[in-house]
Amino acid sequence: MSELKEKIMKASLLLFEKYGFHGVSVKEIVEASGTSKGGFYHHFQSKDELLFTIHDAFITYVLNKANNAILTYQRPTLQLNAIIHSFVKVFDLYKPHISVFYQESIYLKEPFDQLIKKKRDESKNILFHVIEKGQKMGEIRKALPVEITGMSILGMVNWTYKWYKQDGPKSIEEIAKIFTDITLRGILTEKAKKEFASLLR
Amino acid sequence: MSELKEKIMKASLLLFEKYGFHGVSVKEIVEASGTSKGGFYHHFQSKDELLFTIHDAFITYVLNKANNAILTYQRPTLQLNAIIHSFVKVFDLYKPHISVFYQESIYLKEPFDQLIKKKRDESKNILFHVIEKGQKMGEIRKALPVEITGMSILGMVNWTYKWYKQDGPKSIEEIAKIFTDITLRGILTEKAKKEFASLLR
Amino acid sequence: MSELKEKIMKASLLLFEKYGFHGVSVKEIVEASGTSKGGFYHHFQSKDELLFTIHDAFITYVLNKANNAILTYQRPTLQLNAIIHSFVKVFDLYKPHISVFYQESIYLKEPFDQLIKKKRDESKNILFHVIEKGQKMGEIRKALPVEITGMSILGMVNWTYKWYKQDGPKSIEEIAKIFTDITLRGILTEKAKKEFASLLR
Amino acid sequence: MSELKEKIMKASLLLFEKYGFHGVSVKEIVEASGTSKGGFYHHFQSKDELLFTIHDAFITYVLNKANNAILTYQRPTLQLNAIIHSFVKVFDLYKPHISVFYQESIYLKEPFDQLIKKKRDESKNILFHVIEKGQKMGEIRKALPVEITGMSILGMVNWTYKWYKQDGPKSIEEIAKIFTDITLRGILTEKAKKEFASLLR
DNA sequence: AATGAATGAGCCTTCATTCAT
DNA sequence: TATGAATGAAGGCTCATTCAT
Repeated sequence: MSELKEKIMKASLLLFEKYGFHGVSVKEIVEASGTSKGGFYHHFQSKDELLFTIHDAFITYVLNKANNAILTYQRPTLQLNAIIHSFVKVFDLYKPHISVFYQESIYLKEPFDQLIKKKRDESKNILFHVIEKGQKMGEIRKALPVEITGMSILGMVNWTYKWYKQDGPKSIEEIAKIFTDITLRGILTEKAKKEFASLLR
Repeated sequence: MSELKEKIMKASLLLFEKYGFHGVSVKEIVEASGTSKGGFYHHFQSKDELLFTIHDAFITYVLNKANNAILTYQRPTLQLNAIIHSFVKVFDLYKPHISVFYQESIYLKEPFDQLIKKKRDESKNILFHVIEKGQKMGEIRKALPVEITGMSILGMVNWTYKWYKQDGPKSIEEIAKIFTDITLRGILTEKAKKEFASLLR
Repeated sequence: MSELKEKIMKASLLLFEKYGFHGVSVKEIVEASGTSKGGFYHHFQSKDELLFTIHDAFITYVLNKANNAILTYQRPTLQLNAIIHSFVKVFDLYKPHISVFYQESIYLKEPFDQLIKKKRDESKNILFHVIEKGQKMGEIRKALPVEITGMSILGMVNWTYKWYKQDGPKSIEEIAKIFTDITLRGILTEKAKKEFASLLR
Repeated sequence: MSELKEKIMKASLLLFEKYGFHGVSVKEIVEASGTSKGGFYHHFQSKDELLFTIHDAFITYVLNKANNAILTYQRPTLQLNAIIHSFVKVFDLYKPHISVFYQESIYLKEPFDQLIKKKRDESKNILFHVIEKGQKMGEIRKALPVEITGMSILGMVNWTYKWYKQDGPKSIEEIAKIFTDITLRGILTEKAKKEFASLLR
C-alpha cells in the first residue's frame, strides 16, 4: 500500500474513533494527512471505500487469528482460550479500527456491507464451531445454547473497546486472563475445569 | 408528553436503529411521524435534543431498575442476579433505544453528552459496588478486579443489542437465565455457588 | 389605540432599534409584550404592517410639526429655525421610531412603502419651499441649490439618530441651537445674518 | 482577490443596496454572480463575512483618504476641506458600499462588528482632531463643541447616500463644493473666512 | 500523481402565519 | 379576544465529489 494511503488511513482512523464517521469531513481528513482532495480521491474511490478499507483491515486480521487458533490447537478448550486471548490482544494493535468497526459499520453501504458481513460471520462461526465441538467432547456444558454462549463471549470481549485504555492499570494480557478465567469457569464442565486448571487463575 | 412528541420519538427510534442518526434526515422523521418540520421543532429544539431525549428515556429506566435491584435484595449475589435480569429484560421494551444508545452516543453534543454520561456512570457504579460488596462478603472471588469483572458483565449483557431479535428462538427470560448462569459460575466462590445453586441452571 | 397594541408597538420599537427588523421574530415581540401570536395577529395583519405603523406614527408627527412651523411664522428664516428645532427635538420623544425609520424603511413592502414615501416627500417639500422662499426674499444666499441645501440640513439633523444619547452631555435643546447656528451662518445672506443675529450663538 | 470573489462582491453589493442584507438570499447572490453555493462558500465563510468584507473595503478606503488629507495639508481649514471633498467624492466610486455600510451595519455580528467599529472611530477621530486643532489655531469658532460639529458635518456628508444619483443634475464635485461652502461659512471664524475665501463660493 | 476551486444536492433550522379551541 | 400547536416555504450552510490544470 502506498505511503500516502497508509497516512490517510491512520489519520482518518483516529478522527473517526473520536468524532465518528459523520463527524469528520474529507477536508479534515486530508488536512490531518497532509494531502489534498485530489490525493485522497486518487487512493480511495469514495469516503465509503475508506470506511470499508478500515473495516476490512481489521476483520481480516481477526479472521486470520481465529483460523490460526484452531489450526494450532486440537482441544476445544485450548482453541477457545487461544481465540479469546488473540481477540483481546488485538486491542493493543487495532483499538481505533475496532472502535470504528463497532461504531460505524451501520454506515457501510452496499456492496461493502456484504463483504464485511461475510468475513465477520466466518469468524463468528469459527467460535461457534469450537463451542459445539467442546460440547460434543464433554469439555463444555451441554446445557448452554451454542449461539448465546458464543455471543456472550463475544460481547464480553468486544465491549472492551468501550473502556480499554492502553495506559490503564491493567495490561491487555491481564485482561485476557481475567476474561478466560470467568468464561471458562462459566462454561466448562467440572471435569474439564480440572483438566485445564492451569488456564484459570 | 404530547401525543405528537411521542409519535416522533417512536418513528425516529426505528429509523435511527436501522439507518443511524446521520442516516436519517429530519424530513424523513417528520414524514414517518405524519407531522411537519414545524411540528418537529415545536417539540424538539434540535435533532440533537431528540437524540438526547431517546438516550435519557433509556438510561433513566435502567438506572431505576438498578436502584430497585439493590433496594429489593440484601445479598450481593441476589442483587447481581436481579441487575442482570432487569438489564437483559429491558431489550423487550427498549431494543431500539438501546441500539441507538450504544451506536449513536458518540454524536451527543454538549451539554447532552454530560447529562447522559452522569447517569450512565451512576448505573455502572451500582454494579461495581455490588461486586465489591460481594467480594467483602465472600460471595464473589476476591481474585477478580472489580471494574474488569463489571465491564465483562456489562459487555455480555449490552452486546445483546447487536444480535437480539424479539422473534428469535430464545425468549429474553431464557437469555437472562443463561447470562446469569455463565456469569455466576464464572465469578462466585465455591461456597456461594452452593448457597445460590437455585440461580444456576 | 388598544392598550395591547400600544404595548406591542413599544416593545417592538426597542427590539427593532437594537437588533433590526429582521433581527427580531414575532415570537420575541409577543414575549416582550406579554401577549401571544394570536394577540399579535389580532392587532396587526402582519409583521410588515407593524413596521408600517411605526413608520407612520413618526412621519405623521414630523409632518405636523413642519406644517405648524410654516403656519406659525412668516419669515423663512424663522420658519427654517423652527423646523430644525422641531425636527431635532423629536429625538427626545421618538428616538427608537427614528432609528427604525431610517434603518428599516428598506424593508417596507408595497403598499406601505408608497404611503410612507408620500408623507416623507411632503415634509421634505415643506423644507424645500421654505428655502426657496428664503432665497426669493433675500434671506438665503441665492448661490445655493435648493435641494442640496435642503438635503444637507436634513442630513445634519437626521444623522443625529446614529449618535444621540438622551443622557449625553448636551441636551437636545443645545444640540438644536448648534445645528441652527451652523446652518444659518452657512446659508443666510449677510443682511439676514444681521437681522436674525439673535438666532445665532 | 480572485475574480470570482470580486464578482460575488459586486453582485451582492447592488442587491444589498436595493433590497437590504436580509432581503437577498445567498441563492440570489450566486445566481446574480453566475456561481454556485459551493463557489460562494469557498470564498466567504458565511454571508456575514461577505457583509464584513464590503464594510471593510469601504471604511479602509475612507480611513486612508482621511489620513492622506491630514498628511497633505498643514492648516486645519485646508485639512477639513480635503476631508469633506474626499468623503463626498467617494460616492462616485463606492455608492453601493456606502449604502450598505450605513443601512446594514446593525447586522454585523461579532467579531466583525468590532473590527469595523474600530476603523470607523479612527476616521471619526481624525475629523475631530482637525476641528480641535482648528479651534486652537483660531480658524474655527471656539463656541462650537467639537463632537457635535463633527457629527453635523458627517451627517451632512453621509446622508448623501440617501439621495445621491450618479446621473443627477449635480456632479459630485459640485456637491462637495456646496457642502464645504455651507460648512466653512458655518464654522470658520471671520478671520479665517477671509483668509480661505477661495474655498467658498 | 497531485492540487484546490467549483459544484449542487441535501442538510438542519427558522419563522411569519394560520386555525382549532 | 386570546392561545399556542402546527404548518411549510425558505433560509444559510455543509460536504462528498469532480475536473481543469
